[in-house]
Amino acid sequence: MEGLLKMPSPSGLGIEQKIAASIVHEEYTSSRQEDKLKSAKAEMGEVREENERLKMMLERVEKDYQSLQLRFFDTLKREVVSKKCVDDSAPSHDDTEEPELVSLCLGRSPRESKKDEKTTNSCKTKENDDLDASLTLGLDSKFQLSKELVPDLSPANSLEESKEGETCGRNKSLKTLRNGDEESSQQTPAKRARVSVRARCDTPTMSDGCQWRKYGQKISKGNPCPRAYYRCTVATACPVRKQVQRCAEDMSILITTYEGSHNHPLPVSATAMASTTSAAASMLLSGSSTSQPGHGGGATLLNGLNFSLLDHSGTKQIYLPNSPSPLFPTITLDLTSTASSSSTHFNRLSSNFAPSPRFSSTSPSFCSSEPNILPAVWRNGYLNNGTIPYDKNPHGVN
DNA sequence: CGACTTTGACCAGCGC
DNA sequence: GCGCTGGTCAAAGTCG
Ligand SMILES: [Zn+2]
Repeated sequence: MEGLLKMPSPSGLGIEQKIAASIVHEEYTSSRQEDKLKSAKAEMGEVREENERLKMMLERVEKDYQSLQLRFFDTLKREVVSKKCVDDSAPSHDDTEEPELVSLCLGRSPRESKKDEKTTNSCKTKENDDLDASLTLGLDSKFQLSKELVPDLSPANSLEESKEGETCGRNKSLKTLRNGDEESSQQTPAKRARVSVRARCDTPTMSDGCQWRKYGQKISKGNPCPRAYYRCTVATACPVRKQVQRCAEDMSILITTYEGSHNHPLPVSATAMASTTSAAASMLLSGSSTSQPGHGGGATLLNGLNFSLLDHSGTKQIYLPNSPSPLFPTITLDLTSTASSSSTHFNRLSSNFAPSPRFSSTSPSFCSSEPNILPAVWRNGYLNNGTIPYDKNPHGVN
């Protein structure tokens, strides 16, 4: 398993050198403009410096990644062991029939991390962008890892194959589809794992880099906001679906639930979300989810995020009403407590809802040691604009 | 014109 | 069996 993990090669950083070289080459052809040559050389020097910085940064990220990776697998092992112990000793917890729910809190403390960013990162905005790029590389490679970790996360291919025969008539295709679903949920319930992402977002959906087509909308019980159903349209046979719904308690929070894994190459912008969600799902499926009642499990670092494993008995009050399908194991990524503007919300949540270590500001090691390691899309807990151009009242159907 | 959204209808699962 | 609910389909409408 560990053998599959790879870090991006730093070779990508050579592009800037090439660009700089080509700039210099062009300048040589117009030999009259010596000052241009000088400026180009200066520029090249800057680029080299930046390149060096980026390399160092990448090395640091690589080291971080490796240590996090070790901690991740260590935690996985411990979780599996502890789960076995708990299953043996106390199998009759009253929440045993609830879905496995793991809360993944994205750990960036509001203000402090911003300060850290400024002090530890003397980078300008341009350099931050560059950092984003290098991070994306890393996430990209991690996505591949995640896919290998969870080769069959999705209800996937059988389901989609059956769907291809839709010309046979709706009932038939529906039947085969549902049968496939049933099989996958009964034989390998792991395939039905879902990853739920809670994030502050003003827009109807959040942009995760993928292309989605809306195929349905429902008013769900206990939430005045309609739940929208999307399916990935990057590839025609991609089994990935997502459900988007606003939190009933706080309309500014968007809950996006992903199901399945992409069976096609993803755009770079989509790899962050895909890798993290599938890694989170793999964490859930690998048995690292908690079943220890009363207190949370350990904290796990994944993709540079702190994923805290918590007992679902403390979280179900919050999540179950919004949980799209309580039948399947669901993992929740909470990105709501990261923005500076959300610190008040952070407190409100922890006071309004059932007390849970997930929202406790004293939770240990909830902060990433490298703030910039977060996927760019998730910066500040706010998610970018989605694909939906309309602004409709939430008048659902049915 | 193709891709996408809207929305009423349909289906399965579940509780009573 | 019936009603409720979540999930999905697909025809019609919309948009670029
Ligand atoms: Zn896809």
